[in-house]
Amino acid sequence: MENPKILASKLISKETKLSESQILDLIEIPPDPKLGDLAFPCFSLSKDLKKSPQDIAKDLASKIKPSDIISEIRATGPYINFFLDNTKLSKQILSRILKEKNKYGSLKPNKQIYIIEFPSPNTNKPLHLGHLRNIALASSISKILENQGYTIKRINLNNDRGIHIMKSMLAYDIWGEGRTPNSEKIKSDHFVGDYYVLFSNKAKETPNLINQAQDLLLGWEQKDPNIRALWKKMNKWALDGFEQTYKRLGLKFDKTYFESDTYKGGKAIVEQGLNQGLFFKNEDGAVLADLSHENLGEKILLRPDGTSVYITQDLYLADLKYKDFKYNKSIYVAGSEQNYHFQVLFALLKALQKPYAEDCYHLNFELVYLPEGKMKSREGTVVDADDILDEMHEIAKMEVSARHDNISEKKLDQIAEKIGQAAIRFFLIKYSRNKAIIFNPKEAISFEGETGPYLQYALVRANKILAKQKLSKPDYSLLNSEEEIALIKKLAQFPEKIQESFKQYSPHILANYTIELSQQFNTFYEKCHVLKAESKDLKNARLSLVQAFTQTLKNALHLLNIEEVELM
RNA sequence: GGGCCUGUAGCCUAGUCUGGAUAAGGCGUCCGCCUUCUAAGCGGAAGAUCGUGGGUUCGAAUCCUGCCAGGCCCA
Repeated sequence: MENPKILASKLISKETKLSESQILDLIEIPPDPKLGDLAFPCFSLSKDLKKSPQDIAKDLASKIKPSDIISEIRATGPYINFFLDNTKLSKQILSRILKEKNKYGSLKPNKQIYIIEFPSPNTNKPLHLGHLRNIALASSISKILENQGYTIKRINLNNDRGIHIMKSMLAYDIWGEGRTPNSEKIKSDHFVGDYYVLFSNKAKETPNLINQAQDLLLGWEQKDPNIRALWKKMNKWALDGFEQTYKRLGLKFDKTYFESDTYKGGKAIVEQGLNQGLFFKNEDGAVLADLSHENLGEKILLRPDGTSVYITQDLYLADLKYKDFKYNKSIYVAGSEQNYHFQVLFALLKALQKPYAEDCYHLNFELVYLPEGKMKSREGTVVDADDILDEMHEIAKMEVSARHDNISEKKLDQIAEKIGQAAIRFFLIKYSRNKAIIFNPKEAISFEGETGPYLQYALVRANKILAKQKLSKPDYSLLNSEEEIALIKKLAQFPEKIQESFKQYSPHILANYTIELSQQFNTFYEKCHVLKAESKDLKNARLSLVQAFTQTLKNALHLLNIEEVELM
């Protein structure tokens, strides 16, 4: 059976001068399903034929004969509207979903390797809500890419050196008095972060502390054993803490890089570029790249004293990643504030004629703000990732236990964690990437309406219907109510919605679709009783529809990194 | 000074890439629905000069352009 849109294009093409592909681009979905399933607007033919679009629509609609899955063709004003044969459509879509199961919506493996780098934290403070947006986006994009056939390698870069690290080290050195995360019973990355905040507070009264931190950095670079030992100890605390959070989020990396290993690496690449005449040296001895042809001006790569700047190490790391993975594409997940940085980086890679230069992509997103403004770790005005996860967990736990008794504490915690994470993840994914999120803890996160738990709840209800029911061969022609047909048509959109999300690297398209799908199911659920359907055959047909819905919703939730729960 | 992003009902957003029929969803408000598969749900109502002026087009939330407001980056 043919794709209805292609079939409609063929039929129109026979009666007009337009090619099938031209028509395919013009065909749209009417705003109201009562108007039809597909529509062809006749405005563009109007000039050529010197007739009004209304007359053209009338004329064409009488000439074109319905066939196959297209059951009726009708002119409505300037549009030719196509109606589909619901029985054929239901059969086509539902049997496909039930056959393909968890493959429904996916494409076959294509042998391309994509690497995706995130969330690349600094090791002087715990992960915050901004990192969670980064992780939620990157995790979902990774799943979507895998769904589309790509092999994904997840990598992480720890920014574990630099002045910010020295600040928390210095504060601990002065005021730590041998305390440890264990002795204070604090999660180890939070313990480190507390000293970073302490440093900032003390430095307001004692500006000289900044100089001391600078000295510490010099000592670190000269590999002073005492400084290195402290650095190792505190970095381990930070990294151990991150690891716990990653584990909670089900996050595993194929490879982890450390800035302290790579930060000196770019110098040779720059010098080689200089020798090849790709870069130039100015009067004071600094090495620069001329990127004015890319509208990026001139960029310093090595200072007059020969020390490298921040972007130099990224050149080295790009090379290293290519050696490690021989990727087809390298995706950097980072905030839009770094747009310029990545533009420069990619332009430099191009100037260096790197084979992978065109395959680098900055997957950007706007930051998460608080109602008061930007989150600032050093001032303690942040929403810690662990804290918000705990908070969501507790709220979810209260909600579940209010509805169900006789659940073990263990089960309760398992379910609450899945619901809490669904809420926060969905919240961070549902907006388009270039929209800043103002996070108002009192209002922003809810378990009702367009939320993760709404999706989980729809699945719980559907699963309950299917429990202990046997499916036999359904008669799809019985599914002819408005609600049933609407749900089937929604199910049919799933593959193209994934592809759209993939094309734009934007899970929010899929997130919004999944809400619409669940809304349509809930409408069906209210109007069409399954287990008490008027006849055995109707019940059976509806069971197949519910089965197809749960399959599709599960597939969607997988791509959004939302876990299924057995009860809510 | 230059560049990028954002502006859609009281609030949060989708739709903008690829122009098309009465601008869609959620929160909140109001009215209804639990002796029927879980009410974290469903139905209905009210609520929009699509920031603003101009232009292109048969047709603009969508394309071009001037301006205004907010955010970010570079110098």
